[in-house]
Amino acid sequence: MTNVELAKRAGISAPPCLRRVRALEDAGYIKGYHASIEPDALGYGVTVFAHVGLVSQAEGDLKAFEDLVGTWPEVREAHMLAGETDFLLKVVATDWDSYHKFLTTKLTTAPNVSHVKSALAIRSSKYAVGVPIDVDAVDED
Amino acid sequence: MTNVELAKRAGISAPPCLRRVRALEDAGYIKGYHASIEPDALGYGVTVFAHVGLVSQAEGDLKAFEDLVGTWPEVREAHMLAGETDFLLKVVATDWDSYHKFLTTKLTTAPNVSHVKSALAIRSSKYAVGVPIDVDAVDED
DNA sequence: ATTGAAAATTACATTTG
DNA sequence: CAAATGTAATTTTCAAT
Repeated sequence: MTNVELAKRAGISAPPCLRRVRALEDAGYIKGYHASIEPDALGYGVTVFAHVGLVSQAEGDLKAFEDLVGTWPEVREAHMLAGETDFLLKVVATDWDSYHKFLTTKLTTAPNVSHVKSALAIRSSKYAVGVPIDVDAVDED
Repeated sequence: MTNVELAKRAGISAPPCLRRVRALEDAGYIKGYHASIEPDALGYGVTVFAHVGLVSQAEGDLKAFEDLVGTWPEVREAHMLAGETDFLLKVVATDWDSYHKFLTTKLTTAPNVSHVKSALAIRSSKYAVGVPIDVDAVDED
Protein backbone atom coordinates (compact mmCIF):
# COMPACT_ATOMS: atom_id res chain seq x y z
CA MET A 1 0.00 0.00 0.00
CA THR A 2 1.25 3.44 -0.81
CA ASN A 3 1.57 6.12 1.81
CA VAL A 4 -1.13 8.29 0.25
CA GLU A 5 -3.57 5.40 0.28
CA LEU A 6 -2.71 4.70 3.90
CA ALA A 7 -3.21 8.37 4.77
CA LYS A 8 -6.60 8.30 3.07
CA ARG A 9 -7.66 5.36 5.22
CA ALA A 10 -6.31 7.00 8.34
CA GLY A 11 -8.17 10.19 7.54
CA ILE A 12 -5.10 12.39 7.65
CA SER A 13 -2.87 13.91 5.01
CA ALA A 14 0.16 12.14 3.68
CA PRO A 15 3.10 13.83 5.43
CA PRO A 16 2.05 13.21 9.06
CA CYS A 17 1.00 9.72 8.07
CA LEU A 18 4.48 8.99 6.80
CA ARG A 19 5.97 10.41 9.98
CA ARG A 20 3.80 8.07 12.02
CA VAL A 21 4.88 5.06 9.99
CA ARG A 22 8.53 5.98 10.36
CA ALA A 23 8.03 6.40 14.10
CA LEU A 24 6.45 2.94 14.28
CA GLU A 25 9.36 1.49 12.34
CA ASP A 26 11.96 3.19 14.54
CA ALA A 27 10.16 2.17 17.72
CA GLY A 28 10.11 -1.45 16.60
CA TYR A 29 6.36 -1.84 16.25
CA ILE A 30 6.85 -2.59 12.58
CA LYS A 31 9.57 -5.18 12.08
CA GLY A 32 9.61 -5.16 8.29
CA TYR A 33 7.74 -5.78 5.10
CA HIS A 34 7.35 -9.04 3.22
CA ALA A 35 5.73 -10.64 0.25
CA SER A 36 3.51 -13.60 0.99
CA ILE A 37 4.14 -16.55 -1.23
CA GLU A 38 2.31 -19.79 -1.85
CA PRO A 39 4.47 -22.72 -0.66
CA ASP A 40 2.50 -25.25 -2.70
CA ALA A 41 3.10 -23.29 -5.88
CA LEU A 42 6.85 -23.46 -5.29
CA GLY A 43 6.86 -27.18 -4.77
CA TYR A 44 6.79 -27.14 -0.98
CA GLY A 45 3.68 -29.20 -0.47
CA VAL A 46 4.48 -30.62 2.95
CA THR A 47 4.03 -28.67 6.16
CA VAL A 48 4.60 -30.47 9.44
CA PHE A 49 4.25 -29.28 12.99
CA ALA A 50 6.91 -31.07 14.99
CA HIS A 51 6.38 -31.25 18.74
CA VAL A 52 9.79 -31.59 20.31
CA GLY A 53 10.61 -32.64 23.83
CA LEU A 54 14.05 -31.95 25.27
CA VAL A 55 16.07 -33.75 27.88
CA SER A 56 17.21 -30.63 29.66
CA GLN A 57 15.17 -27.47 30.08
CA ALA A 58 18.02 -25.42 31.46
CA GLU A 59 18.11 -21.98 29.91
CA GLY A 60 21.46 -22.58 28.26
CA ASP A 61 20.23 -25.78 26.66
CA LEU A 62 17.03 -24.15 25.48
CA LYS A 63 18.99 -21.34 23.91
CA ALA A 64 21.35 -23.80 22.27
CA PHE A 65 18.43 -25.64 20.71
CA GLU A 66 16.89 -22.38 19.50
CA ASP A 67 20.16 -21.36 17.92
CA LEU A 68 20.48 -24.73 16.23
CA VAL A 69 17.01 -24.76 14.68
CA GLY A 70 17.61 -21.18 13.64
CA THR A 71 20.26 -22.45 11.26
CA TRP A 72 17.93 -25.01 9.66
CA PRO A 73 16.08 -23.56 6.68
CA GLU A 74 13.43 -26.28 6.84
CA VAL A 75 12.26 -24.83 10.17
CA ARG A 76 10.17 -21.75 9.43
CA GLU A 77 8.90 -21.16 12.95
CA ALA A 78 10.09 -22.18 16.39
CA HIS A 79 7.97 -21.62 19.48
CA MET A 80 8.88 -22.56 22.99
CA LEU A 81 5.86 -23.94 24.79
CA ALA A 82 4.77 -24.46 28.36
CA GLY A 83 3.50 -27.98 28.77
CA GLU A 84 4.45 -31.47 27.78
CA THR A 85 6.22 -30.48 24.58
CA ASP A 86 9.04 -28.01 24.90
CA PHE A 87 9.11 -26.75 21.34
CA LEU A 88 6.68 -26.50 18.46
CA LEU A 89 8.43 -26.31 15.11
CA LYS A 90 6.79 -25.51 11.82
CA VAL A 91 8.70 -27.42 9.17
CA VAL A 92 8.27 -26.99 5.43
CA ALA A 93 9.50 -29.52 2.88
CA THR A 94 8.99 -30.43 -0.75
CA ASP A 95 7.70 -33.91 -0.05
CA TRP A 96 7.36 -36.44 2.70
CA ASP A 97 10.68 -38.10 1.94
CA SER A 98 12.58 -34.89 2.35
CA TYR A 99 10.83 -34.24 5.64
CA HIS A 100 11.67 -37.72 6.81
CA LYS A 101 15.27 -37.12 5.91
CA PHE A 102 15.25 -33.88 7.89
CA LEU A 103 13.63 -35.66 10.81
CA THR A 104 16.09 -38.53 10.96
CA THR A 105 19.32 -36.77 10.04
CA LYS A 106 18.85 -33.43 11.76
CA LEU A 107 16.08 -33.15 14.30
CA THR A 108 16.11 -36.46 16.14
CA THR A 109 19.89 -36.64 16.15
CA ALA A 110 20.31 -33.13 17.54
CA PRO A 111 21.77 -32.76 21.03
CA ASN A 112 19.32 -32.68 23.92
CA VAL A 113 16.36 -33.86 21.82
CA SER A 114 14.33 -36.42 23.71
CA HIS A 115 11.34 -37.14 21.50
CA VAL A 116 9.64 -35.76 18.39
CA LYS A 117 6.00 -36.08 17.44
CA SER A 118 5.19 -35.05 13.88
CA ALA A 119 1.76 -33.72 12.97
CA LEU A 120 1.24 -33.35 9.23
CA ALA A 121 -0.73 -30.27 8.20
CA ILE A 122 -3.43 -31.36 5.79
CA ARG A 123 -4.44 -27.85 4.91
CA SER A 124 -4.29 -24.35 6.38
CA SER A 125 -7.55 -22.45 6.23
CA LYS A 126 -6.30 -19.28 7.85
CA TYR A 127 -2.92 -17.65 7.92
CA ALA A 128 -2.99 -14.07 9.14
CA VAL A 129 -0.16 -11.93 10.39
CA GLY A 130 -0.37 -9.37 13.13
CA VAL A 131 -2.82 -9.05 15.97
CA PRO A 132 -6.60 -9.36 16.34
CA ILE A 133 -7.20 -5.64 15.88
CA ASP A 134 -9.10 -4.84 12.70
CA VAL A 135 -7.42 -1.66 11.56
CA ASP A 136 -10.35 -0.59 9.42
CA ALA A 137 -12.62 -0.70 12.45
CA VAL A 138 -10.45 1.62 14.53
CA ASP A 139 -11.04 5.38 14.55
CA GLU A 140 -13.64 5.06 11.85
CA ASP A 141 -15.64 8.26 11.24
CA MET B 1 11.69 -2.86 -1.92
CA THR B 2 11.26 -0.87 -5.08
CA ASN B 3 11.17 -2.52 -8.45
CA VAL B 4 14.42 -0.91 -9.56
CA GLU B 5 16.21 -2.23 -6.50
CA LEU B 6 14.79 -5.67 -7.11
CA ALA B 7 15.90 -5.50 -10.73
CA LYS B 8 19.38 -4.58 -9.59
CA ARG B 9 19.53 -7.65 -7.37
CA ALA B 10 18.18 -9.85 -10.13
CA GLY B 11 20.75 -8.51 -12.54
CA ILE B 12 18.24 -7.34 -15.12
CA SER B 13 16.68 -4.01 -15.98
CA ALA B 14 13.49 -2.73 -14.43
CA PRO B 15 10.81 -3.43 -17.07
CA PRO B 16 11.30 -7.18 -17.46
CA CYS B 17 11.70 -7.43 -13.70
CA LEU B 18 8.33 -5.83 -13.20
CA ARG B 19 6.82 -8.10 -15.81
CA ARG B 20 8.13 -11.13 -13.97
CA VAL B 21 6.76 -9.96 -10.65
CA ARG B 22 3.34 -9.36 -12.15
CA ALA B 23 3.46 -12.77 -13.79
CA LEU B 24 4.21 -14.28 -10.39
CA GLU B 25 1.32 -12.35 -8.88
CA ASP B 26 -1.09 -13.36 -11.61
CA ALA B 27 -0.01 -16.98 -11.44
CA GLY B 28 -0.60 -17.01 -7.70
CA TYR B 29 2.97 -17.55 -6.59
CA ILE B 30 2.83 -14.25 -4.74
CA LYS B 31 -0.28 -13.97 -2.63
CA GLY B 32 0.21 -10.43 -1.37
CA TYR B 33 2.32 -8.03 0.61
CA HIS B 34 2.15 -7.09 4.24
CA ALA B 35 3.98 -5.46 7.12
CA SER B 36 5.30 -7.59 9.96
CA ILE B 37 4.51 -6.22 13.37
CA GLU B 38 5.61 -7.03 16.88
CA PRO B 39 2.64 -8.44 18.86
CA ASP B 40 4.28 -7.77 22.23
CA ALA B 41 4.78 -4.12 21.37
CA LEU B 42 1.07 -3.76 20.71
CA GLY B 43 0.04 -5.29 24.00
CA TYR B 44 -0.63 -8.80 22.72
CA GLY B 45 1.70 -10.66 24.99
CA VAL B 46 -0.09 -14.00 25.01
CA THR B 47 0.22 -16.51 22.19
CA VAL B 48 -1.38 -19.89 22.62
CA PHE B 49 -1.40 -22.92 20.38
CA ALA B 50 -4.76 -24.60 20.86
CA HIS B 51 -5.00 -28.24 19.83
CA VAL B 52 -8.61 -28.89 18.97
CA GLY B 53 -10.33 -32.23 18.58
CA LEU B 54 -13.66 -32.44 16.82
CA VAL B 55 -16.53 -34.84 17.22
CA SER B 56 -17.14 -35.28 13.52
CA GLN B 57 -14.47 -35.26 10.83
CA ALA B 58 -16.93 -35.21 7.95
CA GLU B 59 -15.83 -32.76 5.30
CA GLY B 60 -18.86 -30.55 5.82
CA ASP B 61 -18.21 -30.33 9.53
CA LEU B 62 -14.53 -29.61 9.03
CA LYS B 63 -15.38 -26.82 6.63
CA ALA B 64 -17.95 -25.41 9.02
CA PHE B 65 -15.35 -25.27 11.79
CA GLU B 66 -12.83 -23.61 9.48
CA ASP B 67 -15.38 -21.00 8.48
CA LEU B 68 -16.23 -20.34 12.12
CA VAL B 69 -12.66 -19.85 13.31
CA GLY B 70 -12.11 -17.68 10.26
CA THR B 71 -14.51 -15.16 11.77
CA TRP B 72 -12.68 -15.05 15.10
CA PRO B 73 -9.99 -12.35 15.15
CA GLU B 74 -8.21 -14.01 18.07
CA VAL B 75 -7.34 -16.94 15.80
CA ARG B 76 -4.44 -15.91 13.59
CA GLU B 77 -3.73 -19.30 12.06
CA ALA B 78 -5.76 -22.46 11.60
CA HIS B 79 -4.16 -25.68 10.40
CA MET B 80 -5.91 -28.97 9.89
CA LEU B 81 -3.71 -31.81 11.09
CA ALA B 82 -3.47 -35.51 10.55
CA GLY B 83 -3.24 -37.23 13.89
CA GLU B 84 -4.87 -37.11 17.25
CA THR B 85 -5.71 -33.43 17.13
CA ASP B 86 -7.83 -32.27 14.22
CA PHE B 87 -6.91 -28.60 14.29
CA LEU B 88 -4.02 -26.52 15.50
CA LEU B 89 -5.01 -22.92 16.15
CA LYS B 90 -2.63 -20.08 16.85
CA VAL B 91 -4.45 -17.71 19.17
CA VAL B 92 -3.21 -14.26 20.15
CA ALA B 93 -4.54 -12.31 23.12
CA THR B 94 -3.60 -9.37 25.28
CA ASP B 95 -3.42 -11.38 28.49
CA TRP B 96 -4.25 -14.74 29.95
CA ASP B 97 -7.69 -13.65 31.13
CA SER B 98 -8.75 -12.60 27.68
CA TYR B 99 -7.53 -15.89 26.28
CA HIS B 100 -9.45 -17.76 28.93
CA LYS B 101 -12.56 -15.81 28.01
CA PHE B 102 -12.06 -16.69 24.36
CA LEU B 103 -11.53 -20.32 25.29
CA THR B 104 -14.63 -20.66 27.43
CA THR B 105 -17.07 -18.46 25.53
CA LYS B 106 -16.09 -19.20 21.95
CA LEU B 107 -13.86 -22.18 21.32
CA THR B 108 -15.08 -24.84 23.74
CA THR B 109 -18.72 -23.89 23.20
CA ALA B 110 -18.47 -24.03 19.43
CA PRO B 111 -20.41 -26.76 17.62
CA ASN B 112 -18.61 -30.03 17.00
CA VAL B 113 -15.71 -29.22 19.34
CA SER B 114 -14.77 -32.25 21.42
CA HIS B 115 -11.74 -31.19 23.38
CA VAL B 116 -9.19 -28.39 23.50
CA LYS B 117 -5.64 -28.54 24.79
CA SER B 118 -3.95 -25.17 25.22
CA ALA B 119 -0.18 -24.83 24.93
CA LEU B 120 1.12 -21.42 25.94
CA ALA B 121 3.95 -20.06 23.84
CA ILE B 122 6.67 -18.83 26.16
CA ARG B 123 8.68 -17.25 23.40
CA SER B 124 9.17 -17.54 19.67
CA SER B 125 12.76 -17.67 18.55
CA LYS B 126 12.10 -17.93 14.84
CA TYR B 127 9.30 -16.64 12.68
CA ALA B 128 10.08 -16.71 8.98
CA VAL B 129 7.79 -16.43 6.03
CA GLY B 130 8.14 -18.29 2.78
CA VAL B 131 10.01 -21.46 1.97
CA PRO B 132 13.48 -22.83 2.79
CA ILE B 133 15.02 -21.45 -0.39
CA ASP B 134 17.52 -18.67 0.15
CA VAL B 135 16.76 -16.32 -2.72
CA ASP B 136 20.11 -14.60 -2.58
CA ALA B 137 21.86 -17.92 -3.09
CA VAL B 138 20.00 -18.73 -6.29
CA ASP B 139 21.38 -17.82 -9.70
CA GLU B 140 24.26 -15.96 -8.19
CA ASP B 141 26.96 -15.08 -10.71
C1' DA C 1 -0.01 22.90 -0.85
C1' DT C 2 3.83 22.93 -4.05
C1' DT C 3 7.82 21.37 -6.07
C1' DG C 4 11.47 18.44 -7.23
C1' DA C 5 12.86 13.78 -7.69
C1' DA C 6 12.36 8.95 -8.34
C1' DA C 7 9.87 5.15 -9.82
C1' DA C 8 6.35 2.75 -12.51
C1' DT C 9 4.61 1.91 -16.97
C1' DT C 10 4.27 2.09 -21.96
C1' DA C 11 6.20 1.67 -26.62
C1' DC C 12 9.66 0.19 -29.49
C1' DA C 13 14.05 -1.67 -31.05
C1' DT C 14 17.12 -5.52 -30.13
C1' DT C 15 18.84 -9.73 -28.92
C1' DT C 16 18.71 -14.52 -27.88
C1' DG C 17 17.51 -19.28 -28.19
C1' DC D 1 10.53 -17.12 -35.56
C1' DA D 2 9.00 -16.39 -31.02
C1' DA D 3 9.88 -14.87 -26.58
C1' DA D 4 12.22 -12.09 -23.54
C1' DT D 5 15.25 -8.16 -22.73
C1' DG D 6 17.04 -3.47 -22.88
C1' DT D 7 16.65 1.50 -24.00
C1' DA D 8 14.14 5.54 -24.01
C1' DA D 9 10.34 8.47 -23.10
C1' DT D 10 6.13 9.44 -20.71
C1' DT D 11 3.10 9.48 -17.04
C1' DT D 12 2.29 9.00 -12.47
C1' DT D 13 3.32 9.03 -7.75
C1' DC D 14 5.79 9.99 -3.78
C1' DA D 15 8.29 12.69 -0.18
C1' DA D 16 10.42 16.93 1.51
C1' DT D 17 10.23 21.90 1.86
